[in-house]
Amino acid sequence: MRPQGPRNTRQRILEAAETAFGNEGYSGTRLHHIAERVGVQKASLFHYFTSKEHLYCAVLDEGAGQAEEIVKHVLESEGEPIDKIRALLRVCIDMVVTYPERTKIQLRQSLGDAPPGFQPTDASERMLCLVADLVASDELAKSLSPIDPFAFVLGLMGMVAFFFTSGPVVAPSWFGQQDAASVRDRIERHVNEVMERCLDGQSHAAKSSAVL
Amino acid sequence: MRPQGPRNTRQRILEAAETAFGNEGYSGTRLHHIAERVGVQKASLFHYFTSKEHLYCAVLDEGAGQAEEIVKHVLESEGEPIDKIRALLRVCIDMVVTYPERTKIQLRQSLGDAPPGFQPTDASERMLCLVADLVASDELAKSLSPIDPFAFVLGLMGMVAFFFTSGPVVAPSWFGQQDAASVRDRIERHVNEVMERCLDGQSHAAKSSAVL
DNA sequence: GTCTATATAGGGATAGAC
DNA sequence: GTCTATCCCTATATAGAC
Repeated sequence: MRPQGPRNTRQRILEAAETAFGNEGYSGTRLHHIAERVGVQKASLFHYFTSKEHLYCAVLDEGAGQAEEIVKHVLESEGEPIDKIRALLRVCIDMVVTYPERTKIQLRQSLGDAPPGFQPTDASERMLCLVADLVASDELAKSLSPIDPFAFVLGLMGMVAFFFTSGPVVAPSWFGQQDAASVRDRIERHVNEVMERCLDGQSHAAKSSAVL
Repeated sequence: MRPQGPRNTRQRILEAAETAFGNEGYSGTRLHHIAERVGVQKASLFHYFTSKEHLYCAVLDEGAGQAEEIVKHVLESEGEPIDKIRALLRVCIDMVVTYPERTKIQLRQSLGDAPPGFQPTDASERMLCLVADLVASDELAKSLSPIDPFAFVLGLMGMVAFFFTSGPVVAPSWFGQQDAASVRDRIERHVNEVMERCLDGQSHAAKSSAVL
């Protein structure tokens, strides 16, 4: 999935930066480390990017572009809405598993981790809306009953991101001594099950309101 | 809910630090800012805490202690398991809403944001296990069918944390021009509904496996 | 396009007066 | 217990040779 073959220095810097920003955060990332990993001197980075902030933004753009492409591809494909939803969950998990650091960057950013003068785009929100619109389409809306389509999408996405990035740290024993493939499989099955139960569950408003 | 009344300097430093570490991350936090917010000089912080790392750990301990207390209180109360689960979800949301920065710190930490030599405790995992054990109790296990109790708890927790901390940044328009109370209400209803549908949904293994 | 060397700033931490 | 002043290190960024 990840692009292979010989990459130019710029590309290798971008990849090293993605790893660093994801694992260390924006402030925690040292350009020195990025240069080290690429195998060049720190000063060389400034030949490709004018500043740390510029590098950060370039990493972000790269990721956002790919994500948008993939989601649109699914949305524009042939098929029933319900199948598209299932496919979207799958590609979402694919993205998170293939680019864990990228996911971490996005999570960090949503916690406020970004360069001082950084302006977040509404690209991710527009994508969320597209998916939410699909969920709200006639057929699905019936089975969803009173669940807010947008909250449904946002919540599942958050759950997926949390499982793969935070999960291993919060609950190492559960993820434990297993290979990445079977961990992914377990999580994927679980999230799928949650989604399906949400999708064709009847309203439990009676129970829910009894709780309040 | 938040302790009121006159607080000593130490306490005010801890609170300011919690805010800073949550919003800026460990590396992004400047001791200068914390001192500023408290209204003392930077050097004064070192009278109470020997280092930035020490301060960070103190903030963490404070939060972990309170959380453990609250969860244990619910677990040891009288009542049906199902009602305890509902109560736990409620207190979890309470915690996140009351101490958003504390939640952010925990999320950040699970992404790898911590002092260089920091050793995470397994306190949160032990708590998760206690709750998962409750979910796995005879009565509940039946209705849960093939859902992994631990994944169930972990996933819901992640969803709640994500909704309140990342949600407003990722999807500002959805949280939009509403007061905090109604936003909380919407999210709480949604997560409750998801939980209920998971709890009494039948297995959809047939459907799920068709997806794979 | 990559290097060495250096400028500049900012932040954590300490010393010591009050 | 709080302050002022300062040390020391590290990190971003620049200059200029090759």
